[in-house]
Amino acid sequence: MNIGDVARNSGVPAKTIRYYEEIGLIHPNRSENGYRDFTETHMHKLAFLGRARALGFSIEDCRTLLALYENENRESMQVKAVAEEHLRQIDEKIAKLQSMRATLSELVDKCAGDHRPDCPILADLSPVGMSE
Amino acid sequence: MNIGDVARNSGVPAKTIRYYEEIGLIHPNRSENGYRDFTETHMHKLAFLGRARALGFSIEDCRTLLALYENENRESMQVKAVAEEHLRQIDEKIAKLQSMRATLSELVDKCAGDHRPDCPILADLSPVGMSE
DNA sequence: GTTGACCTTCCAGTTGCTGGAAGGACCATA
DNA sequence: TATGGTCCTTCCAGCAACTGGAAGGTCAAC
Repeated sequence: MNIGDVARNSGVPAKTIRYYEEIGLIHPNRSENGYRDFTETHMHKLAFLGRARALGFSIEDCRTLLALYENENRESMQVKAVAEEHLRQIDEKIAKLQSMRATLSELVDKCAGDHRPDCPILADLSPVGMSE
Repeated sequence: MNIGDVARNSGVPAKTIRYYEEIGLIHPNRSENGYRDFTETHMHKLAFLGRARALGFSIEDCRTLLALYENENRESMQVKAVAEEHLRQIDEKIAKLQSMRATLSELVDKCAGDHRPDCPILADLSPVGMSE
Protein backbone atom coordinates (compact mmCIF):
# COMPACT_ATOMS: atom_id res chain seq x y z
CA MET A 1 0.00 0.00 0.00
CA ASN A 2 1.14 3.54 -0.70
CA ILE A 3 1.14 6.24 1.89
CA GLY A 4 -2.05 7.79 0.55
CA ASP A 5 -4.04 4.60 1.03
CA VAL A 6 -2.73 4.16 4.54
CA ALA A 7 -3.49 7.76 5.34
CA ARG A 8 -7.09 7.36 4.16
CA ASN A 9 -7.56 4.06 5.95
CA SER A 10 -5.87 4.89 9.22
CA GLY A 11 -7.01 8.48 9.44
CA VAL A 12 -3.45 9.61 10.03
CA PRO A 13 -2.29 12.28 7.55
CA ALA A 14 0.51 11.32 5.15
CA LYS A 15 2.72 14.08 6.52
CA THR A 16 2.29 12.70 9.99
CA ILE A 17 3.03 9.17 8.84
CA ARG A 18 6.30 10.34 7.33
CA TYR A 19 7.06 12.09 10.57
CA TYR A 20 6.31 8.94 12.54
CA GLU A 21 8.71 7.05 10.37
CA GLU A 22 11.34 9.72 10.88
CA ILE A 23 11.11 9.43 14.65
CA GLY A 24 11.12 5.65 14.46
CA LEU A 25 7.54 4.81 15.39
CA ILE A 26 6.96 2.80 12.23
CA HIS A 27 9.25 1.21 9.69
CA PRO A 28 7.58 0.80 6.31
CA ASN A 29 9.44 -0.96 3.51
CA ARG A 30 10.33 0.70 0.25
CA SER A 31 9.18 -0.22 -3.21
CA GLU A 32 11.58 -0.19 -6.14
CA ASN A 33 10.42 3.26 -7.13
CA GLY A 34 11.32 4.64 -3.71
CA TYR A 35 7.73 4.85 -2.50
CA ARG A 36 7.00 3.70 1.02
CA ASP A 37 5.28 0.36 1.07
CA PHE A 38 2.92 -0.39 3.94
CA THR A 39 1.40 -3.63 5.14
CA GLU A 40 -1.83 -4.21 7.06
CA THR A 41 0.23 -4.36 10.23
CA HIS A 42 1.64 -0.92 9.56
CA MET A 43 -1.86 0.34 9.06
CA HIS A 44 -3.01 -1.13 12.36
CA LYS A 45 -0.11 0.47 14.14
CA LEU A 46 -0.97 3.80 12.61
CA ALA A 47 -4.59 3.49 13.62
CA PHE A 48 -3.37 2.55 17.09
CA LEU A 49 -1.20 5.66 17.15
CA GLY A 50 -4.06 7.78 15.92
CA ARG A 51 -6.29 6.63 18.74
CA ALA A 52 -3.60 6.94 21.37
CA ARG A 53 -2.82 10.47 20.22
CA ALA A 54 -6.53 11.29 20.27
CA LEU A 55 -6.56 10.26 23.92
CA GLY A 56 -3.78 12.76 24.46
CA PHE A 57 -0.90 10.35 24.99
CA SER A 58 2.46 11.90 24.19
CA ILE A 59 4.56 10.50 21.39
CA GLU A 60 6.86 8.93 23.96
CA ASP A 61 3.89 7.31 25.67
CA CYS A 62 2.77 6.09 22.27
CA ARG A 63 6.17 4.55 21.71
CA THR A 64 5.87 2.73 25.01
CA LEU A 65 2.29 1.66 24.39
CA LEU A 66 3.13 0.42 20.92
CA ALA A 67 5.98 -1.65 22.33
CA LEU A 68 3.65 -3.14 24.92
CA TYR A 69 1.03 -3.71 22.27
CA GLU A 70 3.54 -5.77 20.33
CA ASN A 71 4.97 -7.58 23.29
CA GLU A 72 3.02 -10.71 24.17
CA ASN A 73 4.85 -10.95 27.46
CA ARG A 74 3.65 -7.57 28.64
CA GLU A 75 1.88 -7.23 31.95
CA SER A 76 -1.28 -5.16 31.99
CA MET A 77 0.04 -3.25 34.98
CA GLN A 78 2.65 -1.71 32.70
CA VAL A 79 -0.03 -0.38 30.41
CA LYS A 80 -2.16 0.73 33.31
CA ALA A 81 0.73 2.63 34.85
CA VAL A 82 1.24 4.66 31.68
CA ALA A 83 -2.47 5.38 31.42
CA GLU A 84 -2.77 6.35 35.06
CA GLU A 85 0.11 8.76 34.86
CA HIS A 86 -1.43 10.30 31.78
CA LEU A 87 -4.76 10.56 33.54
CA ARG A 88 -3.06 12.36 36.38
CA GLN A 89 -1.58 14.88 33.97
CA ILE A 90 -4.91 15.41 32.30
CA ASP A 91 -6.44 16.12 35.69
CA GLU A 92 -3.72 18.65 36.35
CA LYS A 93 -4.38 20.40 33.09
CA ILE A 94 -8.11 20.45 33.70
CA ALA A 95 -7.59 21.89 37.16
CA LYS A 96 -5.33 24.61 35.82
CA LEU A 97 -7.74 25.50 33.06
CA GLN A 98 -10.68 25.56 35.42
CA SER A 99 -8.85 27.88 37.73
CA MET A 100 -8.09 30.22 34.82
CA ARG A 101 -11.67 29.87 33.70
CA ALA A 102 -13.01 30.86 37.09
CA THR A 103 -10.93 34.03 37.32
CA LEU A 104 -11.51 34.97 33.74
CA SER A 105 -15.23 34.42 33.78
CA GLU A 106 -15.56 36.49 36.90
CA LEU A 107 -13.69 39.34 35.25
CA VAL A 108 -15.70 39.06 32.07
CA ASP A 109 -18.90 39.26 34.09
CA LYS A 110 -17.69 42.36 35.86
CA CYS A 111 -16.73 44.14 32.66
CA ALA A 112 -19.40 46.42 31.26
CA GLY A 113 -18.24 45.84 27.71
CA ASP A 114 -19.38 49.25 26.57
CA HIS A 115 -17.75 52.29 25.03
CA ARG A 116 -16.14 53.51 28.20
CA PRO A 117 -12.48 52.78 28.91
CA ASP A 118 -12.89 51.54 32.48
CA CYS A 119 -12.34 47.84 32.59
CA PRO A 120 -12.08 45.44 35.52
CA ILE A 121 -10.19 42.99 33.34
CA LEU A 122 -7.36 45.39 32.68
CA ALA A 123 -7.58 46.58 36.26
CA ASP A 124 -7.01 43.05 37.46
CA LEU A 125 -4.08 42.50 35.13
CA SER A 126 -2.57 45.84 36.04
CA PRO A 127 -0.25 45.91 39.03
CA VAL A 128 -0.86 49.60 39.74
CA GLY A 129 -4.56 50.18 39.37
CA MET A 130 -6.32 51.68 36.41
CA SER A 131 -7.04 55.13 37.73
CA GLU A 132 -5.28 57.59 35.51
CA MET B 1 17.01 49.10 36.68
CA ASN B 2 18.91 46.13 35.33
CA ILE B 3 17.17 43.08 33.98
CA GLY B 4 17.83 41.08 37.13
CA ASP B 5 15.99 43.59 39.32
CA VAL B 6 13.05 43.70 36.97
CA ALA B 7 12.96 39.92 36.83
CA ARG B 8 12.86 39.68 40.61
CA ASN B 9 10.26 42.40 40.97
CA SER B 10 7.95 41.41 38.14
CA GLY B 11 8.29 37.67 38.54
CA VAL B 12 9.11 37.32 34.85
CA PRO B 13 12.42 35.50 34.21
CA ALA B 14 15.23 37.50 32.62
CA LYS B 15 15.32 35.13 29.66
CA THR B 16 11.65 35.72 29.08
CA ILE B 17 12.05 39.48 29.36
CA ARG B 18 14.72 39.41 26.65
CA TYR B 19 12.40 37.31 24.56
CA TYR B 20 9.57 39.80 25.08
CA GLU B 21 11.86 42.56 23.90
CA GLU B 22 12.83 40.52 20.88
CA ILE B 23 9.21 40.09 19.82
CA GLY B 24 8.46 43.73 20.49
CA LEU B 25 6.33 43.54 23.62
CA ILE B 26 8.57 45.88 25.57
CA HIS B 27 11.20 48.40 24.59
CA PRO B 28 13.70 49.01 27.37
CA ASN B 29 16.41 51.62 26.91
CA ARG B 30 20.08 50.81 26.95
CA SER B 31 22.70 52.05 29.36
CA GLU B 32 26.13 53.11 28.16
CA ASN B 33 27.54 49.71 29.00
CA GLY B 34 25.02 48.00 26.76
CA TYR B 35 22.86 46.75 29.62
CA ARG B 36 19.11 47.02 29.27
CA ASP B 37 17.73 49.83 31.38
CA PHE B 38 14.18 49.46 32.70
CA THR B 39 11.81 51.99 34.21
CA GLU B 40 8.93 51.45 36.61
CA THR B 41 6.61 51.51 33.63
CA HIS B 42 8.48 48.68 32.01
CA MET B 43 8.17 46.72 35.21
CA HIS B 44 4.44 47.30 35.35
CA LYS B 45 4.08 46.11 31.81
CA LEU B 46 6.04 42.99 32.59
CA ALA B 47 3.93 42.28 35.64
CA PHE B 48 0.87 42.83 33.45
CA LEU B 49 2.23 40.35 30.94
CA GLY B 50 3.01 37.87 33.66
CA ARG B 51 -0.55 37.96 34.92
CA ALA B 52 -2.08 37.83 31.46
CA ARG B 53 0.07 34.83 30.57
CA ALA B 54 -0.91 33.18 33.85
CA LEU B 55 -4.53 33.53 32.76
CA GLY B 56 -3.57 31.70 29.59
CA PHE B 57 -3.75 34.58 27.14
CA SER B 58 -1.60 34.01 24.08
CA ILE B 59 1.28 36.33 23.33
CA GLU B 60 -0.76 37.94 20.58
CA ASP B 61 -3.64 38.48 22.98
CA CYS B 62 -1.15 39.99 25.39
CA ARG B 63 0.04 42.34 22.71
CA THR B 64 -3.54 43.45 22.12
CA LEU B 65 -4.33 43.74 25.81
CA LEU B 66 -1.17 45.73 26.45
CA ALA B 67 -2.09 48.12 23.65
CA LEU B 68 -5.56 48.56 25.12
CA TYR B 69 -4.05 48.97 28.57
CA GLU B 70 -1.99 51.86 27.27
CA ASN B 71 -4.73 53.41 25.20
CA GLU B 72 -6.86 55.79 27.17
CA ASN B 73 -9.40 55.87 24.37
CA ARG B 74 -10.04 52.14 24.53
CA GLU B 75 -13.53 50.84 24.96
CA SER B 76 -14.05 48.14 27.54
CA MET B 77 -15.93 46.09 24.97
CA GLN B 78 -12.67 45.60 23.11
CA VAL B 79 -11.06 44.11 26.17
CA LYS B 80 -14.11 42.05 26.94
CA ALA B 81 -14.18 40.64 23.42
CA VAL B 82 -10.62 39.37 23.75
CA ALA B 83 -11.35 37.86 27.14
CA GLU B 84 -14.58 36.23 25.99
CA GLU B 85 -12.90 34.63 23.02
CA HIS B 86 -10.18 33.34 25.25
CA LEU B 87 -12.77 32.01 27.67
CA ARG B 88 -14.42 30.21 24.81
CA GLN B 89 -11.16 28.55 23.87
CA ILE B 90 -10.51 27.55 27.45
CA ASP B 91 -13.94 25.95 27.55
CA GLU B 92 -13.12 24.05 24.40
CA LYS B 93 -9.90 22.77 25.86
CA ILE B 94 -11.59 21.75 29.07
CA ALA B 95 -14.30 19.91 27.15
CA LYS B 96 -11.72 18.07 25.09
CA LEU B 97 -9.70 17.10 28.12
CA GLN B 98 -12.78 15.96 29.99
CA SER B 99 -13.80 13.80 27.11
CA MET B 100 -10.35 12.21 27.04
CA ARG B 101 -10.48 11.87 30.77
CA ALA B 102 -13.80 10.05 30.67
CA THR B 103 -12.62 7.48 28.13
CA LEU B 104 -9.28 7.02 29.76
CA SER B 105 -10.58 6.67 33.27
CA GLU B 106 -13.11 4.09 32.11
CA LEU B 107 -10.33 2.08 30.47
CA VAL B 108 -8.09 2.38 33.48
CA ASP B 109 -10.89 1.10 35.70
CA LYS B 110 -11.43 -1.86 33.44
CA CYS B 111 -7.76 -2.82 33.35
CA ALA B 112 -6.75 -5.41 35.91
CA GLY B 113 -3.24 -4.03 36.18
CA ASP B 114 -1.76 -7.37 37.04
CA HIS B 115 0.88 -9.64 35.54
CA ARG B 116 -1.27 -10.94 32.73
CA PRO B 117 -0.98 -9.47 29.26
CA ASP B 118 -4.71 -8.95 28.59
CA CYS B 119 -5.49 -5.28 28.69
CA PRO B 120 -8.67 -3.40 27.84
CA ILE B 121 -6.65 -0.24 27.29
CA LEU B 122 -4.60 -1.77 24.49
CA ALA B 123 -7.71 -3.53 23.25
CA ASP B 124 -9.44 -0.20 22.92
CA LEU B 125 -6.53 1.40 21.12
CA SER B 126 -6.13 -1.56 18.82
CA PRO B 127 -8.17 -1.55 15.64
CA VAL B 128 -8.16 -5.36 15.33
CA GLY B 129 -8.81 -6.70 18.77
CA MET B 130 -6.25 -8.14 21.11
CA SER B 131 -6.81 -11.81 20.64
CA GLU B 132 -3.66 -13.32 19.23
C1' DG C 1 3.23 13.24 -24.94
C1' DT C 2 1.03 15.50 -21.75
C1' DT C 3 -1.90 16.10 -18.01
C1' DG C 4 -2.86 15.25 -13.17
C1' DA C 5 -2.51 12.78 -9.18
C1' DC C 6 0.56 10.70 -6.65
C1' DC C 7 5.09 10.15 -4.39
C1' DT C 8 9.91 11.76 -2.73
C1' DT C 9 13.19 14.88 0.19
C1' DC C 10 14.35 18.94 2.51
C1' DC C 11 13.62 23.26 4.78
C1' DA C 12 11.08 26.48 7.44
C1' DG C 13 7.55 27.75 10.63
C1' DT C 14 4.44 27.14 14.48
C1' DT C 15 4.20 28.63 20.41
C1' DG C 16 6.66 30.38 24.12
C1' DC C 17 10.05 29.98 25.96
C1' DT C 18 14.59 27.64 28.12
C1' DG C 19 19.45 26.15 28.39
C1' DG C 20 24.00 26.87 27.39
C1' DA C 21 28.25 28.72 25.41
C1' DA C 22 31.39 32.54 24.87
C1' DG C 23 32.58 36.74 26.24
C1' DG C 24 32.19 41.70 28.31
C1' DA C 25 31.09 44.60 32.73
C1' DC C 26 31.11 45.65 37.45
C1' DC C 27 32.30 45.41 42.20
C1' DA C 28 34.64 43.88 46.32
C1' DT C 29 38.50 42.10 48.40
C1' DA C 30 43.48 40.75 49.01
C1' DT D 1 46.68 45.27 40.45
C1' DA D 2 44.96 40.80 40.25
C1' DT D 3 41.30 37.89 41.14
C1' DG D 4 36.89 36.14 41.89
C1' DG D 5 32.08 36.16 41.62
C1' DT D 6 28.08 37.89 39.91
C1' DC D 7 25.99 40.24 36.76
C1' DC D 8 25.10 41.39 31.83
C1' DT D 9 25.40 40.68 26.55
C1' DT D 10 24.52 37.94 22.05
C1' DC D 11 23.72 33.91 19.51
C1' DC D 12 22.47 29.20 18.70
C1' DA D 13 19.98 25.04 19.66
C1' DG D 14 16.14 22.49 21.35
C1' DC D 15 11.56 21.30 23.13
C1' DA D 16 6.38 18.84 20.99
C1' DA D 17 4.24 17.33 17.27
C1' DC D 18 3.42 18.34 13.51
C1' DT D 19 2.22 21.35 9.06
C1' DG D 20 3.08 23.88 4.77
C1' DG D 21 5.49 24.45 0.76
C1' DA D 22 9.05 24.07 -2.80
C1' DA D 23 11.37 21.29 -6.17
C1' DG D 24 11.36 17.34 -8.44
C1' DG D 25 10.56 12.07 -9.64
C1' DT D 26 6.69 8.40 -10.95
C1' DC D 27 2.74 6.48 -12.72
C1' DA D 28 -1.60 5.71 -15.16
C1' DA D 29 -4.86 7.43 -18.37
C1' DC D 30 -6.18 9.58 -22.48
